[in-house]
Amino acid sequence: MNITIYDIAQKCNVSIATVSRVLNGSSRVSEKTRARVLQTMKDMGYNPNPFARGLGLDSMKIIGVLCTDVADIFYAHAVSLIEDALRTHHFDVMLSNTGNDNGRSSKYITELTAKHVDAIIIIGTPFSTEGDIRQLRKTAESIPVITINSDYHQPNMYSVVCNEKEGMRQVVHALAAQKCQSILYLYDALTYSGRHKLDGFRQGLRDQGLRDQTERIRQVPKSLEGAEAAIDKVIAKKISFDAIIASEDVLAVGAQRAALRHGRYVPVVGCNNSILAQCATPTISSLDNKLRSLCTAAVDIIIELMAGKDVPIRTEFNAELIDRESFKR
Amino acid sequence: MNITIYDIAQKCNVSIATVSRVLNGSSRVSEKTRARVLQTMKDMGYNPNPFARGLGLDSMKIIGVLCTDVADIFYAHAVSLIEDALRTHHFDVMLSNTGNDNGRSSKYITELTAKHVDAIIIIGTPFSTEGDIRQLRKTAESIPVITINSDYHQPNMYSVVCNEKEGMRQVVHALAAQKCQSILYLYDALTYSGRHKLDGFRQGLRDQGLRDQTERIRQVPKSLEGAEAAIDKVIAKKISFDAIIASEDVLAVGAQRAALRHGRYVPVVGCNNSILAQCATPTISSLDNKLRSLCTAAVDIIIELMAGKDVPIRTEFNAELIDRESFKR
DNA sequence: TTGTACGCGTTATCAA
DNA sequence: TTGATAACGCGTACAA
Repeated sequence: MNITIYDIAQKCNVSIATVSRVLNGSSRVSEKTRARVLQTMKDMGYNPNPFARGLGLDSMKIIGVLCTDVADIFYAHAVSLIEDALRTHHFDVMLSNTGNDNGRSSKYITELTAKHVDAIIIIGTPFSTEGDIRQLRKTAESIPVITINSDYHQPNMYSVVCNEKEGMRQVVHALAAQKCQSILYLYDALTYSGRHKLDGFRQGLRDQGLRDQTERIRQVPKSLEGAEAAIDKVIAKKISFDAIIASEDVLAVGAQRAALRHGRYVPVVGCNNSILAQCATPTISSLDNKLRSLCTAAVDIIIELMAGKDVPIRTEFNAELIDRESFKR
Repeated sequence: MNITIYDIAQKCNVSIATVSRVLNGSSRVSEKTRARVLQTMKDMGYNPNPFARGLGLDSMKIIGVLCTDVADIFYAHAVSLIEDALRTHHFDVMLSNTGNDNGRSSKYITELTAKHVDAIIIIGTPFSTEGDIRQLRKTAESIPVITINSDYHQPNMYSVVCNEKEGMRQVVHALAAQKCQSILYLYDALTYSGRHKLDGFRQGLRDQGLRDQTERIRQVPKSLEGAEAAIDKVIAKKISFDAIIASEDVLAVGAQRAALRHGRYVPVVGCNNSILAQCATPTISSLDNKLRSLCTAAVDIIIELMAGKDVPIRTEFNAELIDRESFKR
């Protein structure tokens, strides 16, 4: 069995209360006994039992982190950043991967709350159905819920987002400045982020007085093959284009490859600024959604909430276009 | 406050003991009361408090998963696979990212054990110093430690590996069959996996009666730029080569790009079979280390261990070369 | 400054 | 088949 405060107390000829006080620093303990207790704690290799502590405080300093797929390079990066930031505040991360079984995502939330995590960070948009969102709202009643790149507008939920709509608008402007008139737009899903990017794209077209053509906006599976097939199809249909924007780097890579295969050398812009964009030849420009800022902001919100401070219900960052080879014509 | 078994007991006019029995299924309870209890549990929205349960059982059905960097596509994929597998067995994942602060990695283990996780899965080689390994051994005395792609040979530790040495040997053979005689080898670190791959490379050379030339074996930073710089240097030094092997896909991508920039079109082979290899042009062949098998095996070991079964202390899989465009000459 | 005693929600061990 | 009750380890009013 493990060492408990009883063992320490006995060894030091004090009560468990004193040991507990030393443990929590706060209350006044004489310097002499404090030193003695701390020493024997080290000697005996004591560490507090989190279950017992959690039972009383109903907190185990664990944050639930929820996303659709940690294997995805974007989410993985986010999880990594969040974990690092939380660690500095002595919080642990309980990971929950919803996968894509939409409509039943609420069960992951339920499981997480059943574990009594102190707060939940949600990356992306795993929840979309009415039932899921109802469950989410209910969860938010008991613990803070921080969302990254989505916004459910519910009480006790805090949203951290990147203004990708505006970013995408500027991408269109930048392409237009290079005389691109017929921009192909590939996207995989209309999540919060996906919708805003598409909106920004359309807004950009309008700004430039360009027509918003449905045939140049195409939904594709989130994979290299999905994007390649889409480009093949567009070319087969003789739909003209002089630039490609993709809502995900992986799509941009696939699209560029297919275009080059057909001898079409056009500017390609992806999103998320992941390493995939740099692996392609030519390297692909990408709209950076400031993941690091988003993640540290999310963690900061949790820390401040725990400290009883007032925090903004919405925090917004700017996107930034990272210019690479593929951007030139 | 939350619903407890006391509430349920009161509502049903039974004792908490009975409720607890219903909860744990095992003991004999009359069918009538069982049904009644289950019903009221549903009605009142009861779910057991994991702290209290953990306090009694000293287990909260949480597995600690430890790796150097979840942001790395390889580890991210591993974590994802492990999480999925554990979830089906109702275990949760506590994530721990050591980063690269070598020599102090033991503190992550300490923190994890302090949280009383039921077992630890270690991916890769975050531990190398004597102190770290001593700590690891100590941890293994109290809970099972499963390592993926490393082997510390300690009691109560279970090792799951891929035979990348043999795989790499066969890569050399395959290249030799294409008349490649001067193979460049790039690696980033001599972890367990890194050592074995390098050993396999050398073994392959010997098999083929080729010389093992130090100048063609180069350590580089794990990045596109690192690999590119290395190739630039090799070419500047006029070291000849007719093929490139890299211990990581990302290095392979960078190396191929640099080589192509110099007009050198040679076969390139990476490792881990990640999406990076598919993003490059031409697509890069890669030695698949069977990550899925490794991860499910690791989880299976935990499950069987918990069930008191006897499990092998070492489980080994074969690597497999995935052939892509870059393999042809 | 220190000690006593209770509560936290479950599981497990006795009795009944 | 049930019920009463003692752990489990810690935090903390309240008392001294």
